[in-house]
Amino acid sequence: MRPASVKDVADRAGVAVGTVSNVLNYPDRVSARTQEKVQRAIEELGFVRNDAARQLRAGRSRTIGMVLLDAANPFFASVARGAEDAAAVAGSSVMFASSRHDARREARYIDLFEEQRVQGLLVSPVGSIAARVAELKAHGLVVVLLDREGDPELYSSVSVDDVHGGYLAASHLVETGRTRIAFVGGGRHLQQVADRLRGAEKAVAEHPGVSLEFLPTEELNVLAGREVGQALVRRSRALLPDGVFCANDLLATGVLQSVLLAESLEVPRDIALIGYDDIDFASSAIVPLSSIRQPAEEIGRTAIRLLAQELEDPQAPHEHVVFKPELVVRGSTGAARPKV
Amino acid sequence: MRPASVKDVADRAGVAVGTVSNVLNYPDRVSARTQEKVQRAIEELGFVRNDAARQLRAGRSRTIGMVLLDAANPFFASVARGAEDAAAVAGSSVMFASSRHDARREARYIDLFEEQRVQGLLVSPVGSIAARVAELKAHGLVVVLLDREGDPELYSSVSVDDVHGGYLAASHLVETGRTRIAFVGGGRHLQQVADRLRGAEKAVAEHPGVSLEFLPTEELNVLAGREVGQALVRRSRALLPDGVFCANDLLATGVLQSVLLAESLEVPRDIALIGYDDIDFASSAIVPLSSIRQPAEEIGRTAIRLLAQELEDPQAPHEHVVFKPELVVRGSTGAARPKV
DNA sequence: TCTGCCTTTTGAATCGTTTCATAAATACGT
DNA sequence: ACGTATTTATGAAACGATTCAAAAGGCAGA
Repeated sequence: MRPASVKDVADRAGVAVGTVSNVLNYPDRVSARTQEKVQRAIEELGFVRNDAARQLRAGRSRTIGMVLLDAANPFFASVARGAEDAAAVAGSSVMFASSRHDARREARYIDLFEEQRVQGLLVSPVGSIAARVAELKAHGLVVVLLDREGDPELYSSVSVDDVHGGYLAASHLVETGRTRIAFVGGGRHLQQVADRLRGAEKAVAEHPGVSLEFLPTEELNVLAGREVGQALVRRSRALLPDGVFCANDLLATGVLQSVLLAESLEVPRDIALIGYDDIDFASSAIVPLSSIRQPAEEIGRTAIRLLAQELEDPQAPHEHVVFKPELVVRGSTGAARPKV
Repeated sequence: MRPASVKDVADRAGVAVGTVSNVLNYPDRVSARTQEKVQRAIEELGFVRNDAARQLRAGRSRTIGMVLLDAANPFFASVARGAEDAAAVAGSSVMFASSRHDARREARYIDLFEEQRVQGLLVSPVGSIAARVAELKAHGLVVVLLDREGDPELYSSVSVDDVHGGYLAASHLVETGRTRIAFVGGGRHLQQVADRLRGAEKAVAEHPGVSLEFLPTEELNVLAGREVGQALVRRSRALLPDGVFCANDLLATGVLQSVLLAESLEVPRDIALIGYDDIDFASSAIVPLSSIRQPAEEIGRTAIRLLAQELEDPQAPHEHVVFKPELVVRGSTGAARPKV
């Protein structure tokens, strides 16, 4: 028993299919009496519009696709929420997918979204955006880059100044007296990681006598942080960094867990620790985590705004919004009392 | 300039549309030479299949819809990940939406998914499922309930024994010497909350002299927990509970933040605290959080399995998987050393 | 009653893909 | 070389909603 179609509704109500469609889309073109007949038929048959058919006819879907780097990271969850809210106001809905920092997964989802003929796409790209995203442009899809600036001629973008954020974090460590800094993050090929590291390098370069070490990780989650932490605590005291800057709060959380398990070490006494993103849990970590705050929800909202703008007027020049990150100092870098 | 269609590809390659379709779907029915011609045309035109048209023809989409209670809760993020992985193995993809405990939002997304003619739907329902979800069944949609048992004749379901979980949590508080227990959770109309509370009531009933107080919250997030915590610390010592059981770890995190800010109170000395879900951050809270662990990813995987089963054989009886939750003891209820 | 104008209704055509019965081309055995 | 299998290729029909030109219906004024 296949679902009811407009044809079925029309037959039941004793009207033409066009009339049913009008009831659905332009009620004021239809007399009250007819509307009522049609509505009754719809309810009796449990009719539900077939979105595929609508889309086929319309040429485009009414949804917006969003490819996130990691849905399990509360930072991205916040970005997504901001986008969803903004889109809801504008009457579109957003569908999400998580690439988990995997270029192949990203490509799969982008393909999927393109096949669905989404209105537009918000992407925080994994690696080099050149290949796939450029192709999207060629196909006429509107793309807004999240957390990354691409070719300013091609895409609008919403990003945060990661170099500055890295600079803030490392400067803070140095200013609180740390001289052997370690940067923990997953691979230089990740733009965010590379930028934050670059900022840290800049800060360190301004202070002679301060060293910076790069500790790459496979992933950017709590577990990876825990592993780095375990490696750290096994080091001799002479080789131990006294300040650790993690590319995000998940890593920092993991590092913190490991370091605290080593009974001889204390945070921030022996190691100062700072993360990135300022997720909700940072303030309630065993030792409240200093971090770099980014306006997550606003990033999402802004991305939707730029997308809408570009859909409205495809000729308009691309806009590039860059937010400034902000240092949040808590106990893990030596503040006297936990600041919630 | 509209996107290229199979017709365009066929013209360019000098073959019939049916042949292009065969190249795409049944390559072994097409000679190597023809395949090559068609492939070249596809690349030259940048042809991308129109999913709406495919779906219209097929009658059903190839995706599975999933409506979560709260995408910002790491527990649900894990469930989603489990489902996504399992679906990927089976060759389908999953689209997510977050109802945020709002019945209207839930209804909107369910409608959206039904219009998209998804293969099936995984729903962790907000309130009474009777109305909307029953309608879906009437329309022939396969629905698997997450984290909730509905009418066993109508739906398969994957759930966790929340009553038992609540019982475990409250029993643990009582066994570690607490006598004035408070339960923090958002509204009895939320099934999960109600069940966990019921379990707690059962545990308390077994121990004369132990009291249980219900502290409802508006939401189930960190902020709501913080507010409850602030209200608690303003109480006179006599009215202060000595054991607090929160309906999830987000609430517990918030309560913890507030209590620790009140300099006179300590966890677990003055107040023991236990949460629910055992999210990644529980172990790295200021005071590591005791919690009730649920097999999140496995819940997601199992839901997909049940859905696939039911799609395969719609006549088969509905299956109901109930996982047992597990107590995880850490510092917030008095363990000697933080257990990570 | 007829005319002109406005509102309401009609139904064929369209979107892009897949399917399938049929036709064409090719291979094989004698 | 001929008929029979087998492999390839064809293109009209179908999916379900929307659109739009045209028809029908309603109403006021002459």
